[in-house]
Amino acid sequence: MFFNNTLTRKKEEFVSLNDRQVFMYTCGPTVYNFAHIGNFRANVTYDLVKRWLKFRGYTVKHVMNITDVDDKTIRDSIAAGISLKELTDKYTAAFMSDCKKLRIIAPDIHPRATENIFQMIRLVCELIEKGFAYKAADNCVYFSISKFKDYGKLSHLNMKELRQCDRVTNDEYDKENVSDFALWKAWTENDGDVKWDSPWGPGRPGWHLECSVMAREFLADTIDIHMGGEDLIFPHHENEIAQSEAATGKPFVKYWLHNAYLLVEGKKMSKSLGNFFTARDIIKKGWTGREIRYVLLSTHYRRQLNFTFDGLHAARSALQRLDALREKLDGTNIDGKASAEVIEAVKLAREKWIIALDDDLDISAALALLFDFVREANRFIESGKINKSSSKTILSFLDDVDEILDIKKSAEEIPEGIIKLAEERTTARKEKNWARADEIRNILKDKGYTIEDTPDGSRAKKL
RNA sequence: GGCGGUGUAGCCAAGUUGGCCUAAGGCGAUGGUUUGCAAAACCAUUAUUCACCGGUUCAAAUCCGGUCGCCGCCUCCA
Repeated sequence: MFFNNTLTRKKEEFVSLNDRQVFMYTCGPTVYNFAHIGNFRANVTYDLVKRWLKFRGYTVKHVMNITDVDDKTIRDSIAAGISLKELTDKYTAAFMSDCKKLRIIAPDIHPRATENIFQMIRLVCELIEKGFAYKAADNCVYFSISKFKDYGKLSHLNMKELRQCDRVTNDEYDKENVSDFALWKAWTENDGDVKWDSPWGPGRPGWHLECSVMAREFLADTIDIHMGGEDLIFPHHENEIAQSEAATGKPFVKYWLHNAYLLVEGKKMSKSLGNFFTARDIIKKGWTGREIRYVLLSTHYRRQLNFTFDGLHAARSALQRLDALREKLDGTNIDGKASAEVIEAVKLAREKWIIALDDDLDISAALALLFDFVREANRFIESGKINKSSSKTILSFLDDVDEILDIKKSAEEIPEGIIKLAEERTTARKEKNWARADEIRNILKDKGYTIEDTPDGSRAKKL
């Protein structure tokens, strides 16, 4: 299995640190609002990596932080006149519910920043003791990047050559070096009642700190995989490395994986362009979680993804083709002759599937082979080469594929009355009572269902 | 200015350590099969061409030089 490692900028074979156990940490959401589809691209990517590792026989322990204290959560809770906890609890729950809709497997542990303040203070103390951090005149504690000689190794940025842009030079902090970052931020009036006591006075932790602390606390000093969006490479992940490695003296992460950003309708997603969407916005427009999941999944994670409504339409059609094959294989009219050809085709597809995903999650190759296989299977069905047993073999392959993609149609709840009408149509058609059959079709259409006539009878499907 | 990505059919998107590429796969479109009529489904067809110009080579989407376009990061945005 190979992953493209941001740290080395190379595709490397994955070798876990502890036999079959993989420690994986992913950067979670800041819970001040509903998460947007860009956030979910990242989470779908985490999900894909995790599922593939599990499929390949690893046990994965996955930790993802919930950032429930920062400038934005504080700002918005004050604006809404509610407590920080009230605000962040609401959006944490919303995030998890959205993830579930997109069929993202929940992390094993999702620690909240505010529940690990003590450990964060302890790490800051450790960094001060070891000479990597200092308290400034503004009562904030900063990490001194000049003390950490590997600083910049992940982002490959040369700090001396960084452009001195306005927001840096206008900085009002009392830092020794403009690039030093806050480990602990002293309380100000803007923070309202959000503060914790510390050896440096009341305040709150810096954002970067929580990931270093939680990865160490819930996983280990050195972990296998750390993931996040490409925008986090610098400064967030660079700073995590600095904090963690300065404290432990050990490498923090073996494989850094980053997903690319997404565009919406070809443009960067922004509220002013009107192309800013949360997952629930899209669900409200009538798209399902699995359709969104498929769109987010179907472009390789390191490539920029253009999220469009055309893409959602394409996803819907493609998924329906997959559904249709399953339905046919499950149907009672599968009654062909046994054929070694079929078994061979499944075997080949399975091999290609593993080769594709082992290669840095090459989803394009994986989906191409899947649809090649779908066409092949359809031809087998048409030519009567599939019997009950080979049909099971195919379905079991499709199930294995779905262990990773998780795009299978969920059983839809068709109301009793609708089923009755569909059955009535079946009878009417048997009796060649076309008038009644057409009438029922129209009734169902008004109720939002379409009719599919199969050899097994008429079936109602939600429009 | 620094670092990185990218430009392939109507749309999305593989392929970029050169040669089964006379370029995967998906959507769409068109034709056919099927159907009481439909719908759905299935099958088939759909880029002599890979942003543009020039070069290297027996051979280039793939290498080299140049030009143009788009996108991201450069201190708290996945």
